[in-house]
Amino acid sequence: MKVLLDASYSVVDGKPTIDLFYKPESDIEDKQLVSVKDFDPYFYAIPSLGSDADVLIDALKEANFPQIKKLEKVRLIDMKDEKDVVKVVTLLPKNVPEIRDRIGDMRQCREVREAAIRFTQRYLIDADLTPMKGVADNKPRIASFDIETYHAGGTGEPILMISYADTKGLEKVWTYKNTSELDFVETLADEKEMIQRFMDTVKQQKIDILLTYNGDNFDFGFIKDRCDKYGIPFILGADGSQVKLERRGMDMGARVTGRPHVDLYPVCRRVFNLPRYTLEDVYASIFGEEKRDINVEDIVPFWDSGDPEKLAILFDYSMEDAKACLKIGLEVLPLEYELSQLIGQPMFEVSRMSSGNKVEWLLMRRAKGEGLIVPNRPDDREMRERALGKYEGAYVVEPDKGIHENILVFDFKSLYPSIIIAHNVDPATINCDCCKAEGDAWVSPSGARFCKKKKGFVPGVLEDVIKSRTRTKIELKKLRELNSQDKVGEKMLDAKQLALKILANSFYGYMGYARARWYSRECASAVTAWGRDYIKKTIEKANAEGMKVVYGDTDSLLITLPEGLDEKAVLKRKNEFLSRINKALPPAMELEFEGFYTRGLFVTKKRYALMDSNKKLTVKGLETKRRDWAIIAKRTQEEVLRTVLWEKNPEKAAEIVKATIQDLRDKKIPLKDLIIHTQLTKNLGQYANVAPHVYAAKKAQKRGKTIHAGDVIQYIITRRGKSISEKAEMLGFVDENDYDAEYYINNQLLPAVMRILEALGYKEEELKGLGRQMTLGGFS
DNA sequence: TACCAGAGGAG
DNA sequence: AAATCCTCTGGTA
Repeated sequence: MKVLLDASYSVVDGKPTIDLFYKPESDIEDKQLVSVKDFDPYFYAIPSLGSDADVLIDALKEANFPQIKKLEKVRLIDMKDEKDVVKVVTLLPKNVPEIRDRIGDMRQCREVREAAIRFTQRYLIDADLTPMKGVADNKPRIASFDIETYHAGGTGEPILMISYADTKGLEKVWTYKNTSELDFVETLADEKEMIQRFMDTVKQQKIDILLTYNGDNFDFGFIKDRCDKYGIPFILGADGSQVKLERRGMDMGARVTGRPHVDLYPVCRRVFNLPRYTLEDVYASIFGEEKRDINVEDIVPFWDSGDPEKLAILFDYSMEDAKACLKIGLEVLPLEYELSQLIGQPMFEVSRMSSGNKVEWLLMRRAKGEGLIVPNRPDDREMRERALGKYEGAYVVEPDKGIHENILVFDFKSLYPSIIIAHNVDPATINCDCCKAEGDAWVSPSGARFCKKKKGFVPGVLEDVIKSRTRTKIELKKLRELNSQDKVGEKMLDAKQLALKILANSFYGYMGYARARWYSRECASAVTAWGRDYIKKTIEKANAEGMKVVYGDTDSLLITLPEGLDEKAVLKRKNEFLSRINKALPPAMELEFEGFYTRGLFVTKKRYALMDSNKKLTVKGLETKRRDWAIIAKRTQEEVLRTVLWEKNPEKAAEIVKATIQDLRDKKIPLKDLIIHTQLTKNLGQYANVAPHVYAAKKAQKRGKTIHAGDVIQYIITRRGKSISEKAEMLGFVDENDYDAEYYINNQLLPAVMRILEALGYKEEELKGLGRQMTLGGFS
């Protein structure tokens, strides 16, 4: 089956034309272009209350807009009401923004709808076309590239080399100065020829998907500037078109027509949870091996030296970058393929889409199928008003602090999605006219009423997503049980169920999101109200059965049973509890058994650790899990947790801490274990308080380092300065051993480990006093 | 010492 | 540019 990779439109002979780019089944053929000329742009005009569709049509005819091709009366459903609206068909896509406001302002028109949907995206919905469908059996030809540039602080500096790797096995570094003998390096006459070679190769290799790492904000723009300098077009499009650099909010997006460009940097930021997102960090976290890296400051001197060995290092590094980018792409693309299919939009858009927009595009596509008219996005005033409307969220149980043994963990399976489905929570069916009598509607603890007679649109779509995920998981399980060699098939199914899970979990947040078309604070607040209700009632039942709820958060319950039960009795109690709870729940909802833990330590809400019988440690919220704490504190805290939870040996834990304190004082700890990662969430000038990471970044900026909002600052606390902020220095400006041992002892190590030891009844002085007093023989 | 801004995690 | 709940640090008055 051929795969729809991308869509675009152009105006040919004054007529809008949709171009569809397909990858054919054969790998040796280039893309197929299908042009569609019979689709016209349109939007809807809703008649005023005192008016109707016919009157509005007459008024529109009277107004005689030259842009209008056709006016049609169509019957559609607008939230609760079915009504006649006017479909305004225009000659060209640009006509829509030209006339929508003027029509919306007409006396006979209440408002216009669906007038801010891009023409190509509109077409994919209306034609019911699904990008990336069939990709499991017809793999795209993927290429990645990366550039190295001459950066000595000047402007208009050149590209030194372009590295390239594709799934056909071609690996190249193109340059124009080479004394090395590396076989993958090809030397061109000059920079312009090098760029030309790159563009030609993408075309010759018939590449379907282009990958970069931060290409949106760096590589594409840089190459474009160099092309402009040489007066050559930057052509990469499958239709021979130039790369389009688009503004997307704060950032840029580099669009390549027909060969979707996926920038893996924003994708990885969404998919992985890491302290930093450099190519090297992401590579190491996925593949568990270090990728060769180079000091960026070496690039210019190495290049200028002309030394064969130094140039070879640059080429090697550059080649590794392109290869790593391709390898990461092969890992994360399956999820993007599936999201693209599910949402029904091209990969260029989907790979850059927020979760809110993902849900919205799915809803918009389904709305078309069900004859619904899409609500508008709120204007700024409306949006701000919505954002002010706060509502109550989840319930968190105050933990019974300290150590507990034999902990059973239960949680509600997809709590919020299941509530939305079970109680038909929908912005259109809320407070419906058909369920006014008592007992006719689902009534949430927040007081909102939801229709029992007609399934709502939003819960309907969500139910389909959940059902699809259930089917996918069954398929995946079957495939795995067959012990098949179809690892690609497994990967695609796993990506599919994950894509469906991501989407399902976004529905609740979407309804409470101020920019949402299907916004409903009442719905979002009804969902959390039911959530609190279900968890609290479950806690009551557990207590009534003689079990003790040690902790719980939103949808989970951590309980202990009375002491002295054998394994069989525990199992029996567990199953009885589950079936009793589930019998009382609506069919869409389910309480599940998550697992059994031999021991657990509870510090505060959202901060605890569990240990299972396989010695597997699960930590939540504690410093170990946070990127804004130094490794030395995190690692020691984890060691303490293991020692306390597994070996039940607090004295040994204390010894570990004391040894680490000594190592810090003796300057035996390497700098890399002392780095603190903190993100700059705004520009340096916008901070009210100068926190350590801000101060460190400011100093680094003064010394010539480029700093942006969004950067993750890596810093060390040194001995130079008075306040902690003054002592903070970015990595790269600190020598080994140039750290403030007392800071790391008192503000990093001790707080992290004392959190644990204090929960066991130890005092900080006992640790500092080298433990003579530490006589507790375990814990009780 | 009390309070605030800011960050990052849980679910 | 999905929601709220929650803890904790370092700066500031």
